[in-house]
Amino acid sequence: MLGKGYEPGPIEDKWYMKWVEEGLFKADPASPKPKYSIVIPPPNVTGSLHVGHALDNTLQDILCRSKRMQGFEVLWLPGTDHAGIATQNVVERSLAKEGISRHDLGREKFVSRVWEWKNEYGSTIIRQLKKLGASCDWDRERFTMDEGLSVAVRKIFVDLYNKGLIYRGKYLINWCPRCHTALSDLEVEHQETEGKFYEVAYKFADGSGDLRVMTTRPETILGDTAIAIHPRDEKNRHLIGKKVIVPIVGRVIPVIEDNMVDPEFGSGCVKITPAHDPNDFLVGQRHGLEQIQVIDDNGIMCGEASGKYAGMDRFEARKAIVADLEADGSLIKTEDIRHSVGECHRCHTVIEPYLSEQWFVRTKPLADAGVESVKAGKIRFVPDQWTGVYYQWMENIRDWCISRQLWWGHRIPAWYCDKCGEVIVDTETPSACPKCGNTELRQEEDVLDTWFSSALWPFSTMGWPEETELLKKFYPTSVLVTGFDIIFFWVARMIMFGLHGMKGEVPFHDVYIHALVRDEKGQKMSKSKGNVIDPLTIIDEYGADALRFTLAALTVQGRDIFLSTERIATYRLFMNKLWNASRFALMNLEDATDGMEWDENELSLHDKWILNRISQVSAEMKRLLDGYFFGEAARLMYDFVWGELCDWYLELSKPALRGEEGEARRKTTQAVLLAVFEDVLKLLHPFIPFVTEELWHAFPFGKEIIERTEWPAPRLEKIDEAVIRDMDLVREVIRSVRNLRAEARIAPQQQIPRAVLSVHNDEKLALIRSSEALIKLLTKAEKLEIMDSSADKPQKSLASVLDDVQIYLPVGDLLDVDKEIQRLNNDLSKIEKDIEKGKAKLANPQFIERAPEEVIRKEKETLADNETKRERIKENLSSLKN
RNA sequence: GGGCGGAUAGCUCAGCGGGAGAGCACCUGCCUUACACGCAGGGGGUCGUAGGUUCGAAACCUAUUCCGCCCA
Repeated sequence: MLGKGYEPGPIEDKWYMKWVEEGLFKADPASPKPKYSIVIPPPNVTGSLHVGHALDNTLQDILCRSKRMQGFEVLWLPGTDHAGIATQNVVERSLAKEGISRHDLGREKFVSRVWEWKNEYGSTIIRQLKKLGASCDWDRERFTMDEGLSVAVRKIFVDLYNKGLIYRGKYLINWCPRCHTALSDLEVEHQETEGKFYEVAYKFADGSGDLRVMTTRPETILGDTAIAIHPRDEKNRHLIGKKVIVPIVGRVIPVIEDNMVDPEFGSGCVKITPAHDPNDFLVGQRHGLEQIQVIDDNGIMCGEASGKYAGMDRFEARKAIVADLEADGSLIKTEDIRHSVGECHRCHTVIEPYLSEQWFVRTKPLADAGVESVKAGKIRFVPDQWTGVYYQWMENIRDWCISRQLWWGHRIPAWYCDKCGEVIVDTETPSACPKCGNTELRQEEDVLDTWFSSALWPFSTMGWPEETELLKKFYPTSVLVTGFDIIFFWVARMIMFGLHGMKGEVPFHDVYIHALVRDEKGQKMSKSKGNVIDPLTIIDEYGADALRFTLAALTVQGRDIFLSTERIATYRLFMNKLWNASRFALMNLEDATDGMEWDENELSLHDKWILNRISQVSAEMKRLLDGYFFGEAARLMYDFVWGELCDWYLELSKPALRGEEGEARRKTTQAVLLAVFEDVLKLLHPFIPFVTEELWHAFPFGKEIIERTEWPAPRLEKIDEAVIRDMDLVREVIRSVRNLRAEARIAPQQQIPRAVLSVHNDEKLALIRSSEALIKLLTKAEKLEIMDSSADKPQKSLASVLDDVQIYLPVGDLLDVDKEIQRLNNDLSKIEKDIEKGKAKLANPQFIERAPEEVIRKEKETLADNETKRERIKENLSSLKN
């Protein structure tokens, strides 16, 4: 027998071990069953589980578990990402504690230290996913630096290079002076920042005065090689062709024309620093300007041109230069300005545009194919609002800088021959230069952007470029579940590389994009704010099921999740409710057997009702899960179990289960109870696998692992709407009597001698007569009198009026006449308002003419019902006043 | 500057063309042999603002304000 309260702790580890032992999560490529596959968004190997992971993986787990029950061969492929910069940083920090830098170790030793670190700490997040209940096929766990994945990386790199889709060149890229590497455009975060806007005078070389330039970066003046003006700038065009002298530096530079300049902005004259500004770089290319580098890879002023500022930090140099400009009268004025400044997304150091040799992916052709596959419906975003976001980015995509000046990562498979200058790109290390035979080749030092290998994840993890059974069976994957923050970083790139590598086959059919999890105030969770909810702590305190159910229930398409421990505590109560409902059922099922059937003739109204309802719920759950409506699905189960099964069915079934209605009724009730609990546990299992598995095995039907059983089909082929309507009326009557009891302040456990009903409809009369026992049971009435509609109302009663049914609760001298009159008057004025509204509607000829017949009929019915109600309330009032 | 999302009960949110809903919080009464991690009952909202479409709008369209996010 179950314990009195639900305790998650002891059961979770037990069942998880059992599932693994049983091989429940294993995917068999040889299975004849239809496939369902998901690759996990690989968490950073340095990471530990945060609520975002918990949500992402809960949703994937719900899909996988329900699909297994629906007869699919499910592959959920897990793994981790080597996370270049992040992991290198972690290991560098631990080296720093020993007082050494990676340079002291050298590349080879450093990389082996990272591997040591990975082997020791890299499985933290995997263990945590298991605590959450994730049903991944752990035997197939992969890592983006695995040998197999490295082969895939080299293969696709060489392929793209040979097709001209990867190239190397000297360009201005985003450089993080702290991480000491190039970054892609996506890895730069733009922050609105308070800054200064300096107006600087550049004197004309011919001594004819000066022109004015606005800049936020005066330190780059040292690298200026031109002043640009828009060719149609009426005010300034006469200056084009003149020469100016760069302040401080004294270099003479030309005034040129270029369309890039916005003539409306500032003075209309723009200083051009091709080596330190992305726009200026382009202008410089167009005009063949010299690229003078004055800031180095550490953010330090450098080179001949930096003169006396050489060796200063870029921000110190800015101050010094401003002071010097001011001293020589070149600084005209300084304004405050809010402008957006690019920061490194990892360390928030201000990005320096930096001129250097890098490798790039020519993205345009790949992006075009990616857009095409979505337009053709081969890939679908859910919710579909993200499709537009995807298009917009893909259609304006820029080339992707993929080289990183790190040591931890996939080293670019390119070799340089220093004798003849040949560049060799190959999957295998070349032994000699194919052009000049030189055997002294130098491998490229740079590694690839981590996202380069992540982009191959859906097929590299399945063994590509080998044609494995796994790929044949499970590629393309069914769905990708992830957050919107990595649509560009990851989703778009997987689509591009998937289409390219897998010969036009998409990596996944659906992309389900879920929200970000925020704190209860809607703020992003962060360690510095101290508002982080740690899923492991939550699991310890409330259980993994409670966490999972909460996350699922709060998941609504297209909206962020505001999570708080209070909400988890609330859903934790639901686990207890389910536990106790099962406990109650089991107490009454001791002699029940699996597969026992109910006798159609012994089914009561509430039996039929709950069978109809569970059938509707089963069908609805299938629809909701197929449409990724996780929140609706979870809430449907919550409402059904708590609000219908527990509040009504279990209460109503008690007399039959006690044997008060005879053995046949008891047996039939047991059979219904079994059926309903069997379905409920199955439907809830994907959401809350642990508690449902534990409960499942306590029931007679619980012979094997719940997930090895079939997803419930509706119990009834056809829903009997009449049964549901009838039950609704009975519930309405019971609620009304309870309401009157509360009005009369009758204590809940106190029996009332009688309730009196007056029923004005023969069918309803029959229904109420046959449900008399139920009504008496739940209203604690000793007697239910059904009075002749022509008879006088019972004296000294509280009254309530439903459609066709009037309810009286004789309370004798307890009756507070004034209070009751007031209550009835309230009811009356409400009804009268409704009647007015209804009348006005029906008096409108256009309504009669244009509204559907069904609506008009309903409106008429409602009006008639309301009018009857009004009369009855009035009668009740007048009998009170006498 | 461009784009997206949100605004509904005190709080968090469902509903997205035909009678305003849930959970939490609040109030009242109850330990009624599944559950006080509970039961029963109750109060509370001109559905951001202004127009429009419609017989009918919280829902559809337009404008507008505020909040959040993404891109430049």
